Amino acid sequence: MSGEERKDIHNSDVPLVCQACEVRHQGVCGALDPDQLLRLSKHTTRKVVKSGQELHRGGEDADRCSNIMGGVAKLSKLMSDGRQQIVGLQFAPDMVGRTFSSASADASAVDNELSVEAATDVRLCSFPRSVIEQIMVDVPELEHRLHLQKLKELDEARDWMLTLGRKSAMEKVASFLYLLATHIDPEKPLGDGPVVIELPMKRSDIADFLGLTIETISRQLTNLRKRGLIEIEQRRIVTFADIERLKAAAEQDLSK
Amino acid sequence: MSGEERKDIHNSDVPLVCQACEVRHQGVCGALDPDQLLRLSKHTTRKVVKSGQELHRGGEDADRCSNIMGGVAKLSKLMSDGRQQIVGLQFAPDMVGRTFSSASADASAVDNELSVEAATDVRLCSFPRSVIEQIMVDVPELEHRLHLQKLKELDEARDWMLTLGRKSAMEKVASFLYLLATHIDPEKPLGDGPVVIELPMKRSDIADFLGLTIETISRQLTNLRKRGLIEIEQRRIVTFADIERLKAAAEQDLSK
DNA sequence: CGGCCGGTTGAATCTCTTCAACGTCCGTGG
DNA sequence: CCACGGACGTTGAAGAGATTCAACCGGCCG
Repeated sequence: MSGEERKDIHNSDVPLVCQACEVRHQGVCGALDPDQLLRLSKHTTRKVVKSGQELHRGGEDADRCSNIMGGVAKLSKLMSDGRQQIVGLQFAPDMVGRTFSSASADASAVDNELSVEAATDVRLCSFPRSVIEQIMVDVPELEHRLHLQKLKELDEARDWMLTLGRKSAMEKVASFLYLLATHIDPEKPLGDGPVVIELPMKRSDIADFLGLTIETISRQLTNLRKRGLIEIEQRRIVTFADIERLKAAAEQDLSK
Repeated sequence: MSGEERKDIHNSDVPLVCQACEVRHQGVCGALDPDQLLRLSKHTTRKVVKSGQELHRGGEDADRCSNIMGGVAKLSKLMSDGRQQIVGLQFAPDMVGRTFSSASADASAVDNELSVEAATDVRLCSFPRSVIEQIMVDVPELEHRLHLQKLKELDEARDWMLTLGRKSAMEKVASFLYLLATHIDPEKPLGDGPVVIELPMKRSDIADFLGLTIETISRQLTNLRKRGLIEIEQRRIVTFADIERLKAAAEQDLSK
């Protein structure tokens, strides 16, 4: 078989945009060989979505998917009376966008549409859904990668259900901080030294993520601060001396 | 190509257990041709798990997956101090079991293991995980089906996060009843006549699903009863005169 | 400068939980 | 046959935790 050989020959044909891509081997693109990367990259645009903007604005920009190359995106559900719940955060190198138009065609109880918004400024590599779906038909490994990503999201969603349903306000806030510490910078292996993170969203977003109010978020942050678990600078920069103590606070209410 | 022809020849070779299977064309098995069904069915055992039992008991029975042929299974997460959250219900023809050992090998913040338990008596078609994973390598369509099912579960999980995070106790209970009405009997198209369902679980399970206490469940059920939205017989049989009113109660607090 | 946005803090209120008592169903054993 | 015990469910009263409402602070931009 000359498959191996062919790949080598074409290696130099990796599209320039992809060669420069930091997350190329981590995201779903890791499943693609140079030919397929080229095929995808022909329909690819890079862009930066400013914090607060929707990732895929309605109209011509619907039916697109994107790989996140940097920043944080939030997925949220909105009720008719304005109540909101953030149901997930996405970090690099996740892919966002509805492949296989999941749920939309589905006539079940799933009725609240999901909106995807930039929590921080987000760098994207965006392409039409139809292209990625077509490549998936030819490259099962691509669907497999996407499948694995969705399994991870499902596990995370279920973990968060435990937080939403069964944890106290303080545990929720600690869980949120712990989540960020373990996801924002996927590179760092989280040594036991102090950890510094920048909160990627404002209090109202945190409240919508935790199923609480902004006042409760504020109070619990000062609560954690007074207990010496965290330090806060400029309202957005949070430092943990000991991440294990934070993890403990996320799992049992210290006030008891 | 004689592929079409060959399929026809082998049609009569559909394994007997599969021929008798009510959900054969709906579940993941719908992706398999007779040869593949045979390959899978060689490792297949049918069984009934009594209500309250774990679906895949530890030890020799780990590393198995099952198609649900009837009944309701509950997925739940347990905290070290005993607090519990049910993170999903599975109905026929869903498949349960961890394909690709999702999350377990993953060193991220996902740390609470998922347990799968029969809520009612559950009829299963069970097989080793390794077999289904091997067939998936050969039949991308099988992985595609599983992928779609997981996308549906993800949507349902996120919908439920909205319920857990942002709804009042009464809305939660109404949401639960509405969920059952739309899932327990997947056949019936839900005409606008009265709907009768049997609650597949006891109050403490409902509480763990909704992130409430059993007392609150009880109170809200009587609350809904006194408002004329539901009737309750024998503590388990619930009748809705008008399912649309129930849906409305699930989305806005009537007490306001 | 003035207004607005994001954030913090306090006091009152409300929803849900906790604790406790009681009711019902059902299988077991005297 | 009926008394007993245990699992499950309901109801009431008291209490805790989060929300609501309101005041206030600081930074930023027109």
